[in-house]
Amino acid sequence: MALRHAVLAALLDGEYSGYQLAKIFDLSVSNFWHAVPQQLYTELARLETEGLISGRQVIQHDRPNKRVYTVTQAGVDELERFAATPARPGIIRENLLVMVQAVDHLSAGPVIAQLEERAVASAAKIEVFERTLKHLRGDLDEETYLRSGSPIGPYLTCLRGLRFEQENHEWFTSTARLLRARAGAHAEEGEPP
Amino acid sequence: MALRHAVLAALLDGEYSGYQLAKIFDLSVSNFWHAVPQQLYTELARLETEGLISGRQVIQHDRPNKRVYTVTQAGVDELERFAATPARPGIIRENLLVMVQAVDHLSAGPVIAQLEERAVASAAKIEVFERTLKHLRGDLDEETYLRSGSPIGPYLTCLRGLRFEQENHEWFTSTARLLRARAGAHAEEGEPP
DNA sequence: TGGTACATGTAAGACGTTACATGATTTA
DNA sequence: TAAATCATGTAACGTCTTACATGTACCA
Repeated sequence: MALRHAVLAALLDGEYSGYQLAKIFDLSVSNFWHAVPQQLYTELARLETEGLISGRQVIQHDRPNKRVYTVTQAGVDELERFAATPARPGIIRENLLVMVQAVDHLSAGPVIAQLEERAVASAAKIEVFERTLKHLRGDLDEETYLRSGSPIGPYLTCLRGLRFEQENHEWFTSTARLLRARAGAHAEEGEPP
Repeated sequence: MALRHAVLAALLDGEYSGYQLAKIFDLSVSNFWHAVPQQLYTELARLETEGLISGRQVIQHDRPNKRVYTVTQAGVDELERFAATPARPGIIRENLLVMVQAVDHLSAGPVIAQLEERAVASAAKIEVFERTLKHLRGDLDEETYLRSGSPIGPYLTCLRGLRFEQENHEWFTSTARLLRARAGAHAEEGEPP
Protein backbone atom coordinates (compact mmCIF):
# COMPACT_ATOMS: atom_id res chain seq x y z
CA MET A 1 0.00 0.00 0.00
CA ALA A 2 2.26 2.74 -1.18
CA LEU A 3 1.08 3.38 -4.73
CA ARG A 4 -1.81 5.23 -3.11
CA HIS A 5 0.53 7.86 -1.74
CA ALA A 6 2.22 8.39 -5.06
CA VAL A 7 -1.22 8.86 -6.64
CA LEU A 8 -2.30 11.26 -3.92
CA ALA A 9 0.94 13.24 -4.25
CA ALA A 10 0.48 13.48 -8.02
CA LEU A 11 -3.13 14.61 -7.63
CA LEU A 12 -2.13 17.46 -5.32
CA ASP A 13 -0.85 19.13 -8.44
CA GLY A 14 -4.34 19.41 -9.93
CA GLU A 15 -7.42 17.57 -11.14
CA TYR A 16 -6.54 14.61 -13.33
CA SER A 17 -8.26 11.62 -14.90
CA GLY A 18 -6.83 8.12 -14.80
CA TYR A 19 -5.66 8.52 -18.35
CA GLN A 20 -3.89 11.82 -17.67
CA LEU A 21 -2.36 10.40 -14.52
CA ALA A 22 -1.06 7.47 -16.53
CA LYS A 23 0.83 9.87 -18.75
CA ILE A 24 2.18 11.77 -15.76
CA PHE A 25 3.36 8.50 -14.24
CA ASP A 26 4.96 7.59 -17.52
CA LEU A 27 6.98 10.80 -17.53
CA SER A 28 7.85 12.81 -14.47
CA VAL A 29 6.57 10.57 -11.68
CA SER A 30 8.24 7.51 -13.20
CA ASN A 31 11.49 8.91 -11.83
CA PHE A 32 10.55 7.93 -8.35
CA TRP A 33 7.49 5.76 -8.76
CA HIS A 34 6.61 3.24 -11.39
CA ALA A 35 3.04 2.19 -12.19
CA VAL A 36 1.20 0.99 -15.27
CA PRO A 37 -2.16 2.53 -16.28
CA GLN A 38 -4.28 -0.37 -15.01
CA GLN A 39 -2.86 0.07 -11.55
CA LEU A 40 -3.93 3.68 -11.57
CA TYR A 41 -7.51 2.97 -12.61
CA THR A 42 -7.95 0.39 -9.86
CA GLU A 43 -6.20 2.54 -7.27
CA LEU A 44 -8.28 5.60 -8.15
CA ALA A 45 -11.46 3.56 -7.68
CA ARG A 46 -10.25 2.32 -4.31
CA LEU A 47 -9.13 5.77 -3.15
CA GLU A 48 -12.52 7.20 -4.03
CA THR A 49 -14.49 4.55 -2.13
CA GLU A 50 -12.22 5.25 0.84
CA GLY A 51 -12.92 8.96 0.56
CA LEU A 52 -9.30 10.02 0.05
CA ILE A 53 -10.07 11.51 -3.33
CA SER A 54 -13.28 12.71 -4.90
CA GLY A 55 -14.09 12.35 -8.55
CA ARG A 56 -16.34 14.26 -10.86
CA GLN A 57 -17.50 13.52 -14.35
CA VAL A 58 -16.33 15.86 -17.09
CA ILE A 59 -18.47 15.89 -20.22
CA GLN A 60 -16.39 16.40 -23.33
CA HIS A 61 -17.66 16.85 -26.87
CA ASP A 62 -14.43 16.58 -28.78
CA ARG A 63 -13.40 13.33 -27.06
CA PRO A 64 -14.78 10.68 -24.67
CA ASN A 65 -15.98 11.87 -21.28
CA LYS A 66 -13.67 11.41 -18.37
CA ARG A 67 -13.68 11.33 -14.58
CA VAL A 68 -11.25 13.66 -12.83
CA TYR A 69 -10.18 13.46 -9.21
CA THR A 70 -9.05 15.79 -6.47
CA VAL A 71 -7.54 14.97 -3.07
CA THR A 72 -9.94 15.38 -0.14
CA GLN A 73 -8.97 16.59 3.32
CA ALA A 74 -8.91 12.92 4.39
CA GLY A 75 -6.47 12.33 1.56
CA VAL A 76 -4.16 15.11 2.71
CA ASP A 77 -4.35 13.74 6.27
CA GLU A 78 -3.37 10.33 4.94
CA LEU A 79 -0.36 11.87 3.17
CA GLU A 80 0.55 13.68 6.36
CA ARG A 81 0.56 10.39 8.27
CA PHE A 82 2.57 8.81 5.48
CA ALA A 83 5.20 11.55 5.60
CA ALA A 84 5.57 11.10 9.34
CA THR A 85 6.26 7.35 8.93
CA PRO A 86 9.84 6.24 8.27
CA ALA A 87 10.21 5.77 4.51
CA ARG A 88 11.42 2.39 3.39
CA PRO A 89 14.65 2.48 1.47
CA GLY A 90 14.00 3.02 -2.21
CA ILE A 91 14.03 0.11 -4.61
CA ILE A 92 15.49 -0.12 -8.09
CA ARG A 93 15.14 -2.77 -10.73
CA GLU A 94 17.20 -2.32 -13.83
CA ASN A 95 17.60 -5.25 -16.18
CA LEU A 96 20.28 -3.48 -18.18
CA LEU A 97 22.53 -3.39 -15.14
CA VAL A 98 21.92 -7.08 -14.55
CA MET A 99 23.21 -7.65 -18.06
CA VAL A 100 26.30 -5.53 -17.49
CA GLN A 101 26.96 -7.34 -14.22
CA ALA A 102 27.09 -10.59 -16.20
CA VAL A 103 28.87 -9.19 -19.25
CA ASP A 104 32.20 -10.94 -18.61
CA HIS A 105 30.46 -14.26 -19.22
CA LEU A 106 28.31 -13.25 -22.19
CA SER A 107 28.75 -11.95 -25.70
CA ALA A 108 29.02 -8.22 -25.21
CA GLY A 109 27.40 -7.21 -28.51
CA PRO A 110 23.73 -7.20 -27.48
CA VAL A 111 24.54 -5.52 -24.18
CA ILE A 112 26.46 -2.73 -25.92
CA ALA A 113 23.59 -2.29 -28.37
CA GLN A 114 21.12 -1.89 -25.53
CA LEU A 115 23.37 0.56 -23.72
CA GLU A 116 23.48 2.69 -26.83
CA GLU A 117 19.71 2.56 -27.27
CA ARG A 118 19.18 3.58 -23.69
CA ALA A 119 21.66 6.41 -24.02
CA VAL A 120 19.46 7.87 -26.75
CA ALA A 121 16.32 7.37 -24.67
CA SER A 122 17.83 9.04 -21.64
CA ALA A 123 18.98 11.99 -23.72
CA ALA A 124 15.36 12.50 -24.73
CA LYS A 125 14.24 12.26 -21.12
CA ILE A 126 16.81 14.83 -20.07
CA GLU A 127 15.30 17.28 -22.52
CA VAL A 128 11.82 16.63 -21.17
CA PHE A 129 12.99 17.31 -17.64
CA GLU A 130 14.80 20.47 -18.61
CA ARG A 131 11.70 21.77 -20.36
CA THR A 132 9.53 20.82 -17.38
CA LEU A 133 11.80 22.66 -14.97
CA LYS A 134 11.83 25.73 -17.18
CA HIS A 135 8.06 25.62 -17.40
CA LEU A 136 7.66 25.20 -13.65
CA ARG A 137 9.84 28.15 -12.74
CA GLY A 138 8.38 30.45 -15.39
CA ASP A 139 10.18 33.80 -15.48
CA LEU A 140 12.27 33.19 -12.38
CA ASP A 141 15.83 31.94 -12.53
CA GLU A 142 16.54 28.69 -10.70
CA GLU A 143 18.15 30.23 -7.65
CA THR A 144 15.21 32.53 -7.05
CA TYR A 145 12.67 29.80 -7.64
CA LEU A 146 14.41 27.47 -5.22
CA ARG A 147 14.45 30.20 -2.60
CA SER A 148 10.85 31.27 -2.86
CA GLY A 149 9.05 29.77 -5.87
CA SER A 150 5.98 27.61 -5.51
CA PRO A 151 5.17 24.72 -5.69
CA ILE A 152 8.61 23.54 -4.70
CA GLY A 153 7.94 19.78 -4.27
CA PRO A 154 7.46 18.93 -7.95
CA TYR A 155 10.43 21.12 -8.84
CA LEU A 156 12.71 19.29 -6.43
CA THR A 157 11.66 15.81 -7.54
CA CYS A 158 12.06 16.83 -11.16
CA LEU A 159 15.56 18.08 -10.38
CA ARG A 160 16.37 14.69 -8.87
CA GLY A 161 14.98 13.00 -11.95
CA LEU A 162 17.10 15.18 -14.19
CA ARG A 163 20.29 14.40 -12.29
CA PHE A 164 19.48 10.69 -12.34
CA GLU A 165 18.88 10.72 -16.06
CA GLN A 166 22.08 12.70 -16.66
CA GLU A 167 24.04 10.12 -14.71
CA ASN A 168 22.30 7.38 -16.64
CA HIS A 169 23.22 8.99 -19.91
CA GLU A 170 26.82 9.45 -18.89
CA TRP A 171 27.08 5.87 -17.63
CA PHE A 172 25.32 4.29 -20.62
CA THR A 173 27.54 6.20 -23.01
CA SER A 174 30.85 5.62 -21.29
CA THR A 175 30.06 1.97 -20.53
CA ALA A 176 29.13 1.26 -24.13
CA ARG A 177 32.31 2.96 -25.35
CA LEU A 178 34.43 1.07 -22.84
CA LEU A 179 32.94 -2.33 -23.64
CA ARG A 180 33.42 -1.65 -27.33
CA ALA A 181 37.06 -0.77 -26.78
CA ARG A 182 37.64 -3.89 -24.71
CA ALA A 183 35.89 -6.10 -27.25
CA GLY A 184 38.16 -4.63 -29.91
CA ALA A 185 41.27 -5.20 -27.84
CA HIS A 186 40.28 -8.80 -27.14
CA ALA A 187 39.58 -9.43 -30.79
CA GLU A 188 43.09 -8.29 -31.68
CA GLU A 189 44.54 -10.66 -29.10
CA GLY A 190 42.06 -13.28 -30.23
CA GLU A 191 40.33 -13.92 -26.91
CA PRO A 192 36.59 -13.15 -26.99
CA PRO A 193 34.44 -14.78 -24.28
CA MET B 1 10.47 -13.57 -14.06
CA ALA B 2 13.47 -11.37 -13.83
CA LEU B 3 14.77 -11.90 -10.30
CA ARG B 4 16.20 -15.14 -11.65
CA HIS B 5 18.56 -13.26 -13.93
CA ALA B 6 19.77 -11.03 -11.15
CA VAL B 7 20.47 -14.13 -9.05
CA LEU B 8 22.27 -15.83 -11.92
CA ALA B 9 24.34 -12.71 -12.58
CA ALA B 10 25.30 -12.47 -8.92
CA LEU B 11 26.27 -16.15 -8.81
CA LEU B 12 28.63 -15.77 -11.76
CA ASP B 13 30.89 -14.02 -9.32
CA GLY B 14 31.38 -17.18 -7.27
CA GLU B 15 29.74 -19.87 -5.16
CA TYR B 16 27.29 -18.44 -2.65
CA SER B 17 24.62 -19.66 -0.26
CA GLY B 18 21.19 -18.09 0.03
CA TYR B 19 22.28 -16.30 3.15
CA GLN B 20 25.42 -14.88 1.55
CA LEU B 21 23.47 -13.88 -1.51
CA ALA B 22 21.00 -12.06 0.72
CA LYS B 23 23.82 -9.93 2.04
CA ILE B 24 25.12 -9.26 -1.44
CA PHE B 25 21.65 -8.21 -2.54
CA ASP B 26 21.43 -5.98 0.48
CA LEU B 27 24.62 -4.18 -0.51
CA SER B 28 26.09 -4.02 -3.97
CA VAL B 29 23.34 -5.65 -6.01
CA SER B 30 20.66 -3.55 -4.30
CA ASN B 31 21.82 -0.73 -6.53
CA PHE B 32 20.15 -2.23 -9.49
CA TRP B 33 18.02 -5.02 -8.11
CA HIS B 34 16.04 -5.26 -4.94
CA ALA B 35 15.08 -8.53 -3.28
CA VAL B 36 14.47 -9.70 0.28
CA PRO B 37 16.09 -12.92 1.60
CA GLN B 38 12.95 -15.07 1.33
CA GLN B 39 12.74 -14.32 -2.35
CA LEU B 40 16.28 -15.57 -2.80
CA TYR B 41 15.69 -18.85 -1.00
CA THR B 42 12.64 -19.64 -3.08
CA GLU B 43 14.28 -18.51 -6.30
CA LEU B 44 17.40 -20.59 -5.64
CA ALA B 45 15.25 -23.67 -5.09
CA ARG B 46 13.39 -23.02 -8.34
CA LEU B 47 16.58 -22.34 -10.32
CA GLU B 48 18.07 -25.59 -9.09
CA THR B 49 15.07 -27.72 -10.05
CA GLU B 50 15.23 -26.07 -13.47
CA GLY B 51 18.92 -26.93 -13.75
CA LEU B 52 20.13 -23.35 -14.17
CA ILE B 53 22.24 -23.58 -11.04
CA SER B 54 23.66 -26.51 -9.15
CA GLY B 55 24.01 -26.61 -5.39
CA ARG B 56 26.26 -28.50 -3.09
CA GLN B 57 26.21 -28.93 0.65
CA VAL B 58 29.07 -27.39 2.61
CA ILE B 59 29.68 -28.91 6.04
CA GLN B 60 30.83 -26.31 8.54
CA HIS B 61 31.91 -26.91 12.09
CA ASP B 62 32.06 -23.38 13.37
CA ARG B 63 28.56 -22.55 12.14
CA PRO B 64 25.47 -24.21 10.60
CA ASN B 65 25.97 -26.06 7.33
CA LYS B 66 24.98 -24.34 4.17
CA ARG B 67 24.16 -25.02 0.55
CA VAL B 68 26.17 -23.10 -2.05
CA TYR B 69 25.29 -22.71 -5.71
CA THR B 70 27.06 -22.24 -9.01
CA VAL B 71 25.64 -21.34 -12.41
CA THR B 72 25.41 -24.26 -14.85
CA GLN B 73 25.95 -24.00 -18.60
CA ALA B 74 22.15 -23.94 -18.96
CA GLY B 75 22.17 -20.98 -16.59
CA VAL B 76 24.73 -19.11 -18.67
CA ASP B 77 22.68 -19.87 -21.79
CA GLU B 78 19.61 -18.45 -20.07
CA LEU B 79 21.53 -15.28 -19.24
CA GLU B 80 22.71 -15.07 -22.81
CA ARG B 81 19.11 -15.24 -24.04
CA PHE B 82 18.14 -12.65 -21.45
CA ALA B 83 20.86 -10.25 -22.59
CA ALA B 84 19.68 -10.55 -26.18
CA THR B 85 16.11 -9.59 -25.21
CA PRO B 86 15.22 -5.89 -25.05
CA ALA B 87 15.50 -4.81 -21.42
CA ARG B 88 12.42 -3.25 -19.92
CA PRO B 89 12.92 0.27 -18.71
CA GLY B 90 14.15 0.27 -15.15
CA ILE B 91 11.77 0.90 -12.29
CA ILE B 92 12.26 2.98 -9.18
CA ARG B 93 10.17 3.30 -6.06
CA GLU B 94 11.25 5.88 -3.58
CA ASN B 95 8.83 6.89 -0.87
CA LEU B 96 10.98 9.78 0.22
CA LEU B 97 10.54 11.41 -3.17
CA VAL B 98 6.79 10.91 -2.93
CA MET B 99 6.93 12.87 0.30
CA VAL B 100 8.97 15.67 -1.23
CA GLN B 101 6.56 15.81 -4.18
CA ALA B 102 3.76 16.50 -1.70
CA VAL B 103 5.76 18.73 0.64
CA ASP B 104 4.00 21.97 -0.29
CA HIS B 105 0.81 20.58 1.24
CA LEU B 106 2.33 18.96 4.32
CA SER B 107 4.30 19.97 7.40
CA ALA B 108 7.88 19.92 6.17
CA GLY B 109 9.47 18.89 9.47
CA PRO B 110 9.20 15.09 9.19
CA VAL B 111 10.23 15.18 5.55
CA ILE B 112 13.34 17.23 6.33
CA ALA B 113 14.21 14.86 9.17
CA GLN B 114 13.99 11.88 6.84
CA LEU B 115 16.09 13.61 4.20
CA GLU B 116 18.79 14.17 6.79
CA GLU B 117 18.68 10.56 7.96
CA ARG B 118 18.97 9.32 4.42
CA ALA B 119 21.87 11.66 3.73
CA VAL B 120 23.78 9.93 6.52
CA ALA B 121 22.82 6.49 5.23
CA SER B 122 23.90 7.31 1.70
CA ALA B 123 27.23 8.66 2.92
CA ALA B 124 27.86 5.27 4.51
CA LYS B 125 26.90 3.51 1.30
CA ILE B 126 29.26 5.70 -0.69
CA GLU B 127 32.12 4.55 1.51
CA VAL B 128 31.15 0.91 0.99
CA PHE B 129 31.16 1.38 -2.76
CA GLU B 130 34.48 3.15 -2.76
CA ARG B 131 36.04 0.37 -0.74
CA THR B 132 34.50 -2.26 -3.00
CA LEU B 133 35.88 -0.59 -6.11
CA LYS B 134 39.32 -0.31 -4.57
CA HIS B 135 39.19 -3.97 -3.59
CA LEU B 136 38.03 -5.04 -7.05
CA ARG B 137 40.79 -3.23 -8.90
CA GLY B 138 43.54 -4.31 -6.49
CA ASP B 139 46.87 -2.71 -7.39
CA LEU B 140 45.71 -1.22 -10.65
CA ASP B 141 44.58 2.37 -10.97
CA GLU B 142 41.06 2.92 -12.25
CA GLU B 143 42.01 3.85 -15.80
CA THR B 144 44.10 0.72 -16.22
CA TYR B 145 41.48 -1.51 -14.66
CA LEU B 146 38.76 -0.11 -16.90
CA ARG B 147 40.95 -0.70 -19.94
CA SER B 148 41.95 -4.26 -19.18
CA GLY B 149 41.01 -5.38 -15.66
CA SER B 150 38.76 -8.33 -15.01
CA PRO B 151 35.96 -8.94 -14.15
CA ILE B 152 34.69 -5.68 -15.56
CA GLY B 153 30.90 -6.21 -15.12
CA PRO B 154 30.77 -5.94 -11.34
CA TYR B 155 33.14 -2.98 -11.46
CA LEU B 156 30.93 -1.10 -13.89
CA THR B 157 27.71 -1.72 -11.96
CA CYS B 158 29.43 -0.73 -8.74
CA LEU B 159 30.55 2.49 -10.40
CA ARG B 160 26.96 3.20 -11.38
CA GLY B 161 25.87 2.49 -7.82
CA LEU B 162 28.48 4.89 -6.48
CA ARG B 163 27.41 7.69 -8.79
CA PHE B 164 23.76 7.11 -7.89
CA GLU B 165 24.50 7.21 -4.19
CA GLN B 166 26.62 10.34 -4.60
CA GLU B 167 23.75 12.05 -6.39
CA ASN B 168 21.39 10.86 -3.68
CA HIS B 169 23.62 12.29 -1.00
CA GLU B 170 23.94 15.58 -2.77
CA TRP B 171 20.20 15.81 -3.35
CA PHE B 172 19.18 14.72 0.15
CA THR B 173 21.56 17.24 1.67
CA SER B 174 20.73 20.21 -0.52
CA THR B 175 16.99 19.50 -0.42
CA ALA B 176 16.96 19.29 3.37
CA ARG B 177 18.92 22.54 3.61
CA LEU B 178 16.63 24.27 1.14
CA LEU B 179 13.42 23.13 2.82
CA ARG B 180 14.80 24.25 6.16
CA ALA B 181 15.63 27.67 4.75
CA ARG B 182 12.18 28.04 3.22
CA ALA B 183 10.48 26.91 6.42
CA GLY B 184 12.47 29.56 8.27
CA ALA B 185 11.56 32.26 5.76
CA HIS B 186 7.89 31.34 5.93
CA ALA B 187 7.96 31.35 9.72
CA GLU B 188 9.32 34.89 9.67
CA GLU B 189 6.53 35.96 7.34
CA GLY B 190 4.10 33.91 9.41
CA GLU B 191 2.79 31.63 6.70
CA PRO B 192 3.52 27.93 7.34
CA PRO B 193 1.33 25.39 5.50
C1' DT C 1 21.77 -17.57 29.36
C1' DG C 2 20.60 -14.14 26.42
C1' DG C 3 21.68 -11.84 22.28
C1' DT C 4 23.54 -11.91 17.66
C1' DA C 5 24.90 -13.94 13.41
C1' DC C 6 24.36 -17.89 10.57
C1' DA C 7 21.18 -20.72 7.91
C1' DT C 8 16.79 -22.22 5.64
C1' DG C 9 12.15 -22.99 4.89
C1' DT C 10 6.52 -22.78 4.36
C1' DA C 11 2.35 -20.40 3.63
C1' DA C 12 -1.00 -16.62 3.48
C1' DG C 13 -2.09 -12.51 1.77
C1' DA C 14 -1.01 -8.15 -0.55
C1' DC C 15 0.37 -6.24 -4.64
C1' DG C 16 1.61 -5.76 -9.51
C1' DT C 17 1.34 -7.22 -14.44
C1' DT C 18 -0.93 -8.91 -18.52
C1' DA C 19 -4.56 -10.16 -21.30
C1' DC C 20 -8.89 -9.24 -22.65
C1' DA C 21 -12.77 -6.15 -23.50
C1' DT C 22 -15.15 -2.00 -25.00
C1' DG C 23 -16.06 2.15 -27.12
C1' DA C 24 -15.67 7.39 -28.70
C1' DT C 25 -13.29 10.71 -31.56
C1' DT C 26 -9.62 12.70 -34.46
C1' DT C 27 -6.25 12.55 -37.94
C1' DA C 28 -4.10 10.70 -42.07
C1' DT D 1 -11.32 3.49 -43.42
C1' DA D 2 -7.40 2.49 -40.83
C1' DA D 3 -4.57 4.02 -37.22
C1' DA D 4 -3.77 6.85 -33.22
C1' DT D 5 -5.32 8.93 -29.10
C1' DC D 6 -8.59 9.28 -25.53
C1' DA D 7 -10.95 6.80 -21.90
C1' DT D 8 -12.10 3.01 -18.59
C1' DG D 9 -12.81 -1.37 -16.79
C1' DT D 10 -12.63 -6.76 -15.30
C1' DA D 11 -10.28 -10.95 -14.42
C1' DA D 12 -6.52 -14.17 -14.30
C1' DC D 13 -2.17 -14.86 -13.15
C1' DG D 14 2.39 -14.10 -11.36
C1' DT D 15 5.40 -11.92 -8.05
C1' DC D 16 6.58 -9.91 -3.58
C1' DT D 17 6.14 -9.23 1.14
C1' DT D 18 5.17 -10.67 5.77
C1' DA D 19 4.46 -13.65 9.35
C1' DC D 20 5.54 -17.73 11.22
C1' DA D 21 8.64 -21.57 12.11
C1' DT D 22 13.00 -23.88 13.19
C1' DG D 23 17.53 -24.73 14.41
C1' DT D 24 23.04 -24.17 15.03
C1' DA D 25 26.92 -21.84 16.92
C1' DC D 26 29.45 -18.09 18.94
C1' DC D 27 30.29 -14.42 22.22
C1' DA D 28 29.51 -11.57 26.27
